Amino acid sequence: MAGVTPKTVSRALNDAPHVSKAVRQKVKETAAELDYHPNLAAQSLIARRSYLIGLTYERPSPSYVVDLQNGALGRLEDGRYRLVVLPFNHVASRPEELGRLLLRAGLDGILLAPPACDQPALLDMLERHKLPYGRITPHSELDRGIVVTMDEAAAGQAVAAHLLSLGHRRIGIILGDPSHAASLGRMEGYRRAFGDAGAAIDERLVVTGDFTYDVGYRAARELLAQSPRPTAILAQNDDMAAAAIAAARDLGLAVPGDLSVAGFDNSEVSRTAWPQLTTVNQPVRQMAWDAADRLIAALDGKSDVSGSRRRDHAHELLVRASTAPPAN
Amino acid sequence: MAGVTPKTVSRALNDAPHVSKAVRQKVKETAAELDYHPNLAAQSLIARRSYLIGLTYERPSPSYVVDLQNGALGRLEDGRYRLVVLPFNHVASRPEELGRLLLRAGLDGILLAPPACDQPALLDMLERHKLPYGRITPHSELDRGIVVTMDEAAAGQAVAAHLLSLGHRRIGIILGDPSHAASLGRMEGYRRAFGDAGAAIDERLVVTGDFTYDVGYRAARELLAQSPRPTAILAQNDDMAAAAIAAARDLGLAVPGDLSVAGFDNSEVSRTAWPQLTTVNQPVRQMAWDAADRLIAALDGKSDVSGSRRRDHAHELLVRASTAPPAN
DNA sequence: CTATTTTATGTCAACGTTTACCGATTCTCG
DNA sequence: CGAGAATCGGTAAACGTTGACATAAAATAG
Repeated sequence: MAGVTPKTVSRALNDAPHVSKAVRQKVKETAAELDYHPNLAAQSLIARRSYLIGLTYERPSPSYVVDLQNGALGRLEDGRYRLVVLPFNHVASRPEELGRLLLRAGLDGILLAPPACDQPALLDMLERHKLPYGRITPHSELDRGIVVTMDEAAAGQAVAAHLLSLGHRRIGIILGDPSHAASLGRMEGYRRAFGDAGAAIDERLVVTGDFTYDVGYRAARELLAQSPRPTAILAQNDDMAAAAIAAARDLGLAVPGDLSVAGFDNSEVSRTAWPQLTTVNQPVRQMAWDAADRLIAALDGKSDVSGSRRRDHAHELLVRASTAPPAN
Repeated sequence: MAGVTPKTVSRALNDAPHVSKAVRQKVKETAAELDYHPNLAAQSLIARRSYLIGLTYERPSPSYVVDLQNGALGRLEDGRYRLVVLPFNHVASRPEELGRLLLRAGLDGILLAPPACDQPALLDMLERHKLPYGRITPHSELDRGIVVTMDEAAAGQAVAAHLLSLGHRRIGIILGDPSHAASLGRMEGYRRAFGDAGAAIDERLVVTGDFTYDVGYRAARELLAQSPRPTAILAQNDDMAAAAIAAARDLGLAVPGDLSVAGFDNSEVSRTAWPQLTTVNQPVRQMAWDAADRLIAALDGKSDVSGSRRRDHAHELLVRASTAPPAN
């Protein structure tokens, strides 16, 4: 920028006062021409901000991850903030390690998906270092930080009630990773639905998976090997439900004729599977958007304006082709 | 850090000389205790590095995106570099806009997935601003930047040859988004296979999709409405192949009995679909890892050591349950 | 046409680190 | 024990930007 001090350039580009129209115009033109952009490191240094938002999650299904990212990115679209992805496995066993990773990453704020959002040790650490965080569908300590939730129990109750209302009573349940709070909440909802229907959960028909297809397949095989065989399977996510369908098919069972299967999440698999899965829509995208929105509001000092810190999003039961009344 | 100059702290933590063992030890202990980390903005400012790597792609299937990310993240695991995700739609129509976005993001380097990796205008811009880039499976200008490829044509040839060898001749083809170079390369492979088999591609049986399930479904319906009906469908990715299966089913056609379907990518859908899809494995994770590896080597000034700039990864034909000889 | 305000431009310092350099202390060896 | 080398600690400057403040120029008022 010839003949102009950096200060003036700064003022011109930032639409600060005390710059003549002519100079501002010229500076902007020249900047555009040279594709000049102020050095972010220098801006960060002085503003004490990195304009980086982190997103942490733990090897869940691709569609969940992408929804999460796209939701957050949708809010960041103006380009002022950037999204850094920080997947991390086995948080439960080493929360401080994730904490150090996050602190070292130089973020302005962090979005925590399950199960990281439910690690008190991690939250302690973030608070100690004054790193703002948003929690997406946490299960415990709902008064800490920015919280965006869906009522997992209500959703679980809805899908279980659907199977019960069709007449199923011998219902196998494939749990997700027990360290994910969602797993507990959904199970809680199942229990309520059974209670409401005057039915009881047979603990022998409850097996633990980890939200993955492969483990879900083995769990389904285990359930279907029992006698009397369950007439329906409630899987805690769609990947495991798809696996249950595959297991049924490999045993020569028709879905939903011989076995009804319900999933959870309304992920892509639930639509590409055959028959299409009855599932529950979890508005992941919207929740991630909302969490990012409120995190940024907090970073910009507008948190008080936006009101309460917690926000609930509604679930939606999607009855599709994988569930029907039991055969007998 | 009481009683010690910042300089000494810096030296101690960076294992630089001129610090006594005692002081270094003490500094390190105190730093660990306070979870102190050097300010990244300040380090970036002086080092003229942000330690941020960008990853750009365009709304492809979730599993592709996640493989891409995980591949790159696998290489970044030491935590020195961080990954910023920058999805961008319709690059073809506005490459300079993406260029500006990338330049403004303050990255040290950028990984480009299709179709961004094939935009000469974008590459020009990045080179003009000396922003190093790695290209994952580009189709054109293979001598620019760091290039990681799979021979799409060879892979396309393999899957087409498979159908031809089963005896299919009326083969419908569902193309992907024509702006993705992969689409062209795969088609080229199909042509070669047809040529080798002494067969001809019937252009009326070639329809254009965009790699998405929904458009794939409509394309499949269009193909299956023709008479004589094709006995097989080659879809350029698994999502569209899954859609083709659904379309066949909705018309009462058995797969693979009445219609064989082959996909591309070995994505999650290809395994959760039923019947499981015959497809081609594209080692996305490894390619992303490799691209990140070589990009970082270049950033660290070690690019000459690693040798050639281009690298090919092998495809793998996965014959599963969705293909069989034609009925008649 | 001067006094006063408004507007435009420039200077200095600061953000937190690292590099380059310098002085002081301790060590080594003749 | 003294000369040189190695080690340790510190100071000044720089990275590129912006905020606080000062000064110069232009516009306005009296």
